[in-house]
Amino acid sequence: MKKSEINSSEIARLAGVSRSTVSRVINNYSNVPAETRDKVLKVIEKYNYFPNASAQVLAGKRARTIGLFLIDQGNVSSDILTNMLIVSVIEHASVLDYYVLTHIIRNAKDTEVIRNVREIFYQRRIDGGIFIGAANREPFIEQLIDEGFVVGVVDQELPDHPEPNRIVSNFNNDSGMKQAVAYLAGLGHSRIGVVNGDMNRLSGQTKYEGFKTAMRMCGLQVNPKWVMDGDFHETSGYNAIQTLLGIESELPTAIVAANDSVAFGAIRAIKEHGLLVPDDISIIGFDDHALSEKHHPPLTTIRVDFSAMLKRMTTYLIEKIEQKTLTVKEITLDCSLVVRESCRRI
Amino acid sequence: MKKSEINSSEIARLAGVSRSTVSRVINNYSNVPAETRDKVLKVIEKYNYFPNASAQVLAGKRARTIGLFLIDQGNVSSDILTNMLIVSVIEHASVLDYYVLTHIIRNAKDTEVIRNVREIFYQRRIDGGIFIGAANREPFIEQLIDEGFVVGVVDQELPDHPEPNRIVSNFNNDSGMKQAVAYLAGLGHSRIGVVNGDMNRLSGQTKYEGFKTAMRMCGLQVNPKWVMDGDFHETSGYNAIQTLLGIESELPTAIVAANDSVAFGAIRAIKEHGLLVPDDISIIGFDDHALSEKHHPPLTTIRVDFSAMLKRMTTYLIEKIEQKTLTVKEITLDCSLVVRESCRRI
DNA sequence: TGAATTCGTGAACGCGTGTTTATTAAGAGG
DNA sequence: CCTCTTAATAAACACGCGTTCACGAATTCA
Repeated sequence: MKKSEINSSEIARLAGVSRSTVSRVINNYSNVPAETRDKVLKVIEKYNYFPNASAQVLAGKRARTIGLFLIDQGNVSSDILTNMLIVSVIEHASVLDYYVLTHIIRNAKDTEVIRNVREIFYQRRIDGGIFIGAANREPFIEQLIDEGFVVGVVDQELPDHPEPNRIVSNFNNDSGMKQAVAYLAGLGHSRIGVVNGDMNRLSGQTKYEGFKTAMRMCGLQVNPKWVMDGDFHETSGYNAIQTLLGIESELPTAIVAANDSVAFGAIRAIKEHGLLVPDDISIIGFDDHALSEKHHPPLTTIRVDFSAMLKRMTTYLIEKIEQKTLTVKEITLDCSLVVRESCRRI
Repeated sequence: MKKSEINSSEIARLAGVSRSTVSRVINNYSNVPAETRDKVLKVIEKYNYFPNASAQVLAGKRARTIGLFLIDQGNVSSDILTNMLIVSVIEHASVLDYYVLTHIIRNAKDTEVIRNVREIFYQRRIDGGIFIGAANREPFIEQLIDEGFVVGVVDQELPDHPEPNRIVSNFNNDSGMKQAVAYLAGLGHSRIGVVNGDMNRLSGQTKYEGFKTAMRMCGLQVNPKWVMDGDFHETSGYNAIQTLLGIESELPTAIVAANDSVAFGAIRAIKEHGLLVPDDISIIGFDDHALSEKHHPPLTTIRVDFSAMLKRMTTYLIEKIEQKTLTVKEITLDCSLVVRESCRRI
């Protein structure tokens, strides 16, 4: 029932060399002759020896572990997108022989959160961290960066004086919104509403800004009554449209949703009011959520490649940890229109 | 740019005590008077000191980390269900103050896989591991258990002489299949086909066995022509039905799919042949996949609570690691019928 | 008051490995 | 044949912390 307790001293003894030599073999030192190396490797192989990671880290080696922090706003366990991101990070870290320690940060008080996160950085000696779902310019992330940790953040803006150990990645929401509005305008829509995302998040802000710019570029007016609050969750889309349909007599012919979840909620509300999508109201989403294709009606949306983003983020982060990439990095990915069946010509 | 390098000796010096006392404070020894404890804690707080986990583990403490191993059969990154499981494990481990090191095992040669996994266990990065998606009685998992590691496995059978450090969890697929077949029989179906899952997996086997038993109990014949191979992936469901519709003149009126993904594939094939679900053929799935409710038509299925399963698995695993639960554990969860719109009365 | 016990704490050792320094053996050059 | 250099490897130290052991002080008991 006991795990094998073999260590490098034992290997050294069995191979008839000193422990230093074993260490040199393991760490590929050049000054150990092939014969000795083979002899040691044979013993290592035979006894299934693996160096103790804790001892290696303690002795100064890198932990080869990054932290993945998901800021939970009550949707982590249910949000498919978030889950995809985890796998993406793990997969690409694994390619570079790094481990991923995933952590979910719940709605805790700020001091609590930062203590928690810093504990992980300091205590577990992770080499860097990726944060997903944080509010823009989240103070505790700024603080970590100030303390010298290598950090990657999705959906944040790069500050004026960027520290060299920060990577920021975003989608070109501006372009995405332009594609969405231009598509709707092309279908003949001029009465276009919007359900916003969480305005504490950078993407919430840029999407709304992009929407307004796009409307202007298409020569359309933004009707303030059709600008609705949301928070990226399904329920907020549902509530926004419920309110709209309950109060307003003048309705938009098309609605842009800050993401697909919000669009699903909006469609649910529309259906409940006995209206049809796209017959009565057209809806366009954002993200190309895994559900969107199977959804009824299949959702027209702006596709965004989270997997590609996280791949690049993970790769750059690890390169930064290993000091290969010293320049400041900012990742921006494009979006593309995916036409399905939730918008119709008017 | 340097991270704070404070250690317990420094804390001891600053607090005017010995390092042993600092350690005793941190580990809540009872024999340190409140006054001394407060003095030390104050310094710890002031300097944001966190004990180095590597040193702690090396000195004999538990790593408080479990491994989560996902056996990838080409679908990990796309399969929503798998992703949900990750979050479930992380969340419940976190409640018990454990970290999760997630690892994806790709279709590698056996020797490669086992080396990889054993490396993680032996390097003492983790105290135990959970395996998801493995073939039944996977040899390398058996070997790990033999070597004394604490292991939890989803979708496996408990061997005759169960080692005390293994936990196995399954759904009552037998009961699930009975509910599915009985429901279809109740709607008047007697010509019922089945698309199987991966027969290397325990659930593939038990579902098919359950199907046959259920048919017998309902007094129905199993037509071998309507027993189709699958592997739990969407494509296999699509291919199975393509073949069926292409070759057979005599068709079933209802089909039981080994899981919802297979059902989606089956429905796609049926639609492509110009037939309708449930008008021409009824389909019932298994799992209650996140997509199923939004799917068109909304999928009638057997619901299974993976999140609850992984919660129990994670909790028991950690209890076993901490020697609180010494008896052999076997977890079995029930399934329930969810009626939507993919089956009709005949 | 002296002996026995308890309490508090510092010194010392061990955990397993990486790396620096010292030592020995072998080889080269004169 | 002797000295100088180089190659190979062993010995020693450091990493930060948990824990045992021992010792002195404070307390209790007789």
